Amino acid sequence: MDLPKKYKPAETENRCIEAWAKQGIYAWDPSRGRDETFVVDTPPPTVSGSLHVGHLFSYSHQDFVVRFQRMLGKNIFFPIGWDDNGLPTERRVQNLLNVKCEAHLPYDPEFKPTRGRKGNPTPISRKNFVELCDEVIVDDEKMFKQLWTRLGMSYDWDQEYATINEHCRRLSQLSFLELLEKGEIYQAERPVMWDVDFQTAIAQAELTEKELPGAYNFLRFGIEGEDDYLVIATTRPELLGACVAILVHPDDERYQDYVGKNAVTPLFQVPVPIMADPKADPEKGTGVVMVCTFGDQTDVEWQRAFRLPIRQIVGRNGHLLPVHFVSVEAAAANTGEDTHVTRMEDGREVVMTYGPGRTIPSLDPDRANAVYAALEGAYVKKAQKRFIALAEEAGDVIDRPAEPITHAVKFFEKGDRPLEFIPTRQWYTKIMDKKAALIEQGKKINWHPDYMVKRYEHWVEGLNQDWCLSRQRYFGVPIPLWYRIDEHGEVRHDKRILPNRDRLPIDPLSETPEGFDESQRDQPGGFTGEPDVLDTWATSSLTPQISSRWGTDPERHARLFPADLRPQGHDIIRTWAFYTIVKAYLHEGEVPWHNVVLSGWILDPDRKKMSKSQGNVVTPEPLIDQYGADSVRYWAARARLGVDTAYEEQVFKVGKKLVTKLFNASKFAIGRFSGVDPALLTPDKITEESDRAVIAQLRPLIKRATAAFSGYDYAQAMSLTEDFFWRVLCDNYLELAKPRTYDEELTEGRLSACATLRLVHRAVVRLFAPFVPYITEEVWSWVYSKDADMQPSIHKSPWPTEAELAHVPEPRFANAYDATVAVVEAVRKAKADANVSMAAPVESVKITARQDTLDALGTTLEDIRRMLKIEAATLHEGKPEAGVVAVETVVGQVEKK
RNA sequence: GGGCGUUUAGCUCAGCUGGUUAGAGUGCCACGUUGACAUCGUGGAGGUCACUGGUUCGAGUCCAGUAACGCCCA
Repeated sequence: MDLPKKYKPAETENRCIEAWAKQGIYAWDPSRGRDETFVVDTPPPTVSGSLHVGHLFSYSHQDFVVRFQRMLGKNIFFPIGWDDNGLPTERRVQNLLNVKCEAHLPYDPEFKPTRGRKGNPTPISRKNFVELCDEVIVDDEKMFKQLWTRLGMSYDWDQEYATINEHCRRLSQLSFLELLEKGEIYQAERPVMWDVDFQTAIAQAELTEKELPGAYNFLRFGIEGEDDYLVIATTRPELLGACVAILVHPDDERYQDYVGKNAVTPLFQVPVPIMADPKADPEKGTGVVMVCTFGDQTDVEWQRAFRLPIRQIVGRNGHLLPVHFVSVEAAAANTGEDTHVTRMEDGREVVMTYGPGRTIPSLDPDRANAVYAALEGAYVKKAQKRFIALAEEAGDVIDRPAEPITHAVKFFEKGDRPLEFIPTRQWYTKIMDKKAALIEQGKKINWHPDYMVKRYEHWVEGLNQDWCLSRQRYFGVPIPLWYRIDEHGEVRHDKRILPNRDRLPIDPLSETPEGFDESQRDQPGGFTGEPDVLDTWATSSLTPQISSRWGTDPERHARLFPADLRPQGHDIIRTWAFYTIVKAYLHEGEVPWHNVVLSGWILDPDRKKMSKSQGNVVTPEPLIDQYGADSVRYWAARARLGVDTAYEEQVFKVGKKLVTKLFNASKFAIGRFSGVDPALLTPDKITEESDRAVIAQLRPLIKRATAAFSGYDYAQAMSLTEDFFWRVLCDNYLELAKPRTYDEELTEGRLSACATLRLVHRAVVRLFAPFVPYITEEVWSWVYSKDADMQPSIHKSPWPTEAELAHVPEPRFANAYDATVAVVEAVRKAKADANVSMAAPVESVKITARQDTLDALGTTLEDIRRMLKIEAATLHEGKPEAGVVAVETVVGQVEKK
């Protein structure tokens, strides 16, 4: 057999990629039953995000498990998609093409963007913008597909999907309509977490907190009708105009006399009630807190609890809105027009007292309006500076110097500026009423590692709001409905027009509801389209159903849902895992999958998370170029599930070393037996004790690796295999068996060695196959691909079992292997101490050991002798001081160079 | 402040239900190329298993507490 001298990973990779695709070995077979099918629900990567080695890492983990299951004979359903829907794509288009979407602009069919153009972004219509998004993702997806293919991911590319494609839009809309019908989705107008740059609502899962410097400003509030004042501490003095109440702790003796009275805000002179509530922390600031609607989450809660008025002064862009201060009497007279009622999460109805007039009662409206004029239109941060300047100027407002502090400020995870709470109309999915049930669902799933279920449970327990579903964005799945417009031209949000389900997906902004004409759009008596799109998670949470084709192909859905496995990173338990569990529960009362495996993160060498913003990202392609895909996968396989791993390039080198060793050892092993007719190399020919001893070592390896892999512990499976390969096979057995394979005659000993080499090697290569699919496929193709009991591809061949070794008897002495290796090591040490080559001859070896060890050694001594070139080896009964043998070695006379 | 996780050789990490003298790789040192492999082989040095206390005949492993680091939530 003529085998290449050196291993060239790239050549093998290309050849395999082509062959695998041509033979369709990763294709799902729809004709096979559910019980023999292994269904995987992979989270589609965000294609517009930056690619880094972390991707290679966690996606490799899924592939290990899948390849193992495939070798167990399972019919694998392993789809992959691209998450292109949503903000990251919008942002990428904006940056790449320097455009911005302005929804009111008309569509320009001639518009052509230019890459990398400098200057102000070109405003374009929504339709043009979405078209650009659609174009950009095509390239991104191509790149990803190429990368996954090179990495050796065994996806079934026939199942490829993208979260913005027609099928996914249809399913997302179908899900929305079904849950709306079930009463699980509702619309409400109330304060919502709002990103002022993206100008969209966000959900709790997208929230992050940053520790930022701030300051307590101490402001004096007057007491109505008295010559007294209270000092409040606030980090957001610019919101004073929206102050609706003052709160103190009920047990705080300092302030008990004030409760029930009215305070008067400084500068604006607005009377506000002083109330008691245990949530007011006496330790914080002065123990007196002002409630502004809405500065933060507690303001939202207090507003609701005390039915306080809403005074919205922060606009959707984070700049202060125009408001008008009027006399207390005038304000009392016009409550009507500013008031409406909305339903909150807990089912209560709440009076919203703001409206077009935005009027606020003041004891001194002229002064209040003059002060506010200086703030109006400014971004909150700037308004804060101006306010403080005004307060300082006024003289009697600031009680004492500001006190710098560090506090947690809420941000949209993808945002750059702090969130605001803005009352807007949004769609919600009810989850607050299902916490207990959702925790139960989580417990029905096997989490690997199991402690990860705790993270899920804690997340669910900590939920404090329903899932805000709507986003004020462009590139997303449209919320599929319209509203009636009454004869006065008012949009009636309570009069919804739903599309027929067979029309989905629809875009209500460009399509007309049944029974209407396009000319009636936005006209009195006509209709208007819902302008919002769905949260991307509303689509991403459906990946199991997207692949199973829930709602469109019930038969297929029945055989693919729930899935067996969801692999993902532990950082997206609160998003991807959580929302997917929610949807499966809401639709079918089911769990979406039976197992979840959680990968850790890749950290940079300083143990920081790799991220683009930190500038510590390592790009994947050069690594594959340099080390080969198998080496990269080896690196991934070394990390256990759930454990974060520091990036260390050294490990790629180790992986490459393993691949090279696998190549060389395989070439050698196969070379030793390929001269013999394979029909002769049967288990019954394995007659030598050394050979049976190594097979006795292989049995527990197969057992343990299989058990580890079955429990999703691929890292353990590989480590065991690697250890056997290197230590047992290469370091010892190959050397021990080698002399016999060089017998000129086809002796029993040679036959036994050859049969053993074939049996052991054929098993070990398969044990490695899930991890290093290229080199193992290469080696497989040299001989085993033609074996009658195997398959042409190693990846479709059966996983090794102990049953394959059943026809080989156990060695006569259970300690034969250990005793043999003990002698070998001792003699090697003697050679090393004598500074001679391992191939140097040895004059004599005197082995002292207990009788049971000597019995075992008697059966392998000839192999040891030939392996180490020992002239005379003698066995003596005795008790070695340490270990199982004592060896006295006389190394032959060697001439010094 | 609460929860979860981590802490073992210079570095990166294994050590299953407690059981001889705690392992691997890497790095370091020495030696070695006439029958697979110098992108190599062989050998060596290198550890108070974070700390304190407890359970036990016996603890890296189990229990309690402490500390440092990381993540999540207030």
